[in-house]
Amino acid sequence: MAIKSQRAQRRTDALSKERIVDMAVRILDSEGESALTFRALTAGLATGFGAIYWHVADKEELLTAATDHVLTRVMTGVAENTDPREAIRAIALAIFDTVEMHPWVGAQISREPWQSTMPQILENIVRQLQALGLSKQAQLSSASVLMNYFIGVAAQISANVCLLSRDTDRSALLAHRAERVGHPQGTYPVPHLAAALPPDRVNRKEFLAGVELIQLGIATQT
Amino acid sequence: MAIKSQRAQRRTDALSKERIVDMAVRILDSEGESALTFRALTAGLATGFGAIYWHVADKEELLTAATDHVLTRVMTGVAENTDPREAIRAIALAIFDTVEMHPWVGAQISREPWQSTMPQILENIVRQLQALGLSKQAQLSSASVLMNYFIGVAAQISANVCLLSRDTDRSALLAHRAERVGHPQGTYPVPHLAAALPPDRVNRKEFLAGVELIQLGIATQT
DNA sequence: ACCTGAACACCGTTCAAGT
DNA sequence: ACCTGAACACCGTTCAAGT
Repeated sequence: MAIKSQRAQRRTDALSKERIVDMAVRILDSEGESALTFRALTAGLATGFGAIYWHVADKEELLTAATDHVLTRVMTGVAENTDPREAIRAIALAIFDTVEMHPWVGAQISREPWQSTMPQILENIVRQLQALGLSKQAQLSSASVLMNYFIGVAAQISANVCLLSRDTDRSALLAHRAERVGHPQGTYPVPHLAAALPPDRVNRKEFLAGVELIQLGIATQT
Repeated sequence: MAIKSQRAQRRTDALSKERIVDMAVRILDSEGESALTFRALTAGLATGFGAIYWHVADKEELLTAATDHVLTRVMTGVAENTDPREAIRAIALAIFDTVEMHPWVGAQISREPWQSTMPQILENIVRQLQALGLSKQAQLSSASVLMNYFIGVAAQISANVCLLSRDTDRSALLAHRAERVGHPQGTYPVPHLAAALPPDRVNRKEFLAGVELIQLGIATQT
C-alpha cells in the first residue's frame, strides 16, 4: 500500500542526481558491477535515458558519484581526536570494511584513484603523519605507501569477489588457479605457497598486520 | 617488398595464439586499451573472428596472456643471486618500469592480480624474505604489503595515463581535478597538498622511497 | 583441424520531440 | 527546465558454412 502510493507519486517527486545515485548504489550492491546499465537504471527509476543524462554526464560520473556517496558516509567522523597511529588504523579499517561490503568500490578506487573521496582520505592521513612529526619527505612516502597499499588491497578484494560470483563453486576456482599457476615456467619451487597465499577472501587480520608493518617502517622515520 | 612477400605468405604461416597475443600487445602499446577490439585484431591479422576464438577463449584470456607475455620477459633473470634487499628492489623496479612502458599492464594487474605472472613474482619475493630469515607470519604480511603496494602504484600509473590521453592538455586535467577536489566537504584544510600530491606521473624516486620505507618496516621483523 | 564473416545480443550515448 | 524513447554506433561472441 505504501508502495502503491509511492508509485502514484512517482511523477510528483522530481528525478534528482541523488535519487539516481541511490538507485545505482542499490543495483551495484545487489547485483554487481556488470548489472549497472542505463537500461537497468531507467527501469528501476521508471524513466528514459534522457532523464538520467540530464542529471548525470557519464557512466563514469555516475560511478564516481556512487563511490563518493558510499565512501564519504563511512569516512565522516572516523579518526577524530585520537592517537595518530590509532587514527591511521581506523581509516584503514574503514576502507577495508567498506570495500568488503561494496566490492565495486574497490574496482572503482583502483580505476580512478584520485577522483571522489580518496584525496580527502589522503589529506587526513597526511595530517596524522604531520602529528607524528614526520618530515615533509617522510610524510610523502609514508602516505604513498599507505594509500597504495589500500588501493592494492581494494583491487584484490573486488577481483576476488568477481571471480567467486562468476565461478559457481570454490573448488572450480582453485582448480582453475592451480592450472594457470602450475605450468608456466617449467620448475616451480613453492607451488603450494603461491596457490595458498592469494587468499580467496582477503583476511582482515592479515590486512591489519600489513598496516602495522608499514607503521613500523614509519616509526623509524620519527 | 619484404612486406609484400610477408603478405603473400600470410596464408602459409598458420595463425597461432602467439601471433594473436603479439598483435594484441602491439595494439595495446600503440593505441591503448580501448583500441584492443576483436575487429581491430581481425583487421591486423587479416582473419575472421572465428579464427581468433579458435586459439583464444575470451577477451579476458587474451588480456592475461598479453600481460603474461610482457611481464615474464621482464621478470626472467631479475634478482638472481644478490642481496635479498637488493633483489626486492630490483623486482620492484622491474614492475614499475614495465607498467610505465605498458600502462595497460597496470590496469590488468589490478583487475586480475593473481592470474598471469604475479604469483611467480610473489613467490620470488617470499624467497627473498625467507633468505632474510623472517618468520612465516612476517613473510606473509611483508609480501602482502609489497605486492599490494606494487598493485596500487600500477593501478595509479595506468589511471593517470588514461586521464592524460583523454584530456588533451595538462592544464585542463588539473583544473578538472581542482574542481572536483575543491568543493566536496566545505572546509578543506590543505587543498594545495591534495592537489599536488596525486602526481600526474608517478615518480620513480618516490616509488623507490616507498619501497625503502617498507623495507625498514621489514627490517624490524628480523 | 582450422578458418570465414554474417548475425545476434547488448552496451553507452544522442537527439528530435514532447510537456 | 525537464523528461521520453526510438535510433545510432560499437562492442564481444556465436555459429552455420566453407577448406
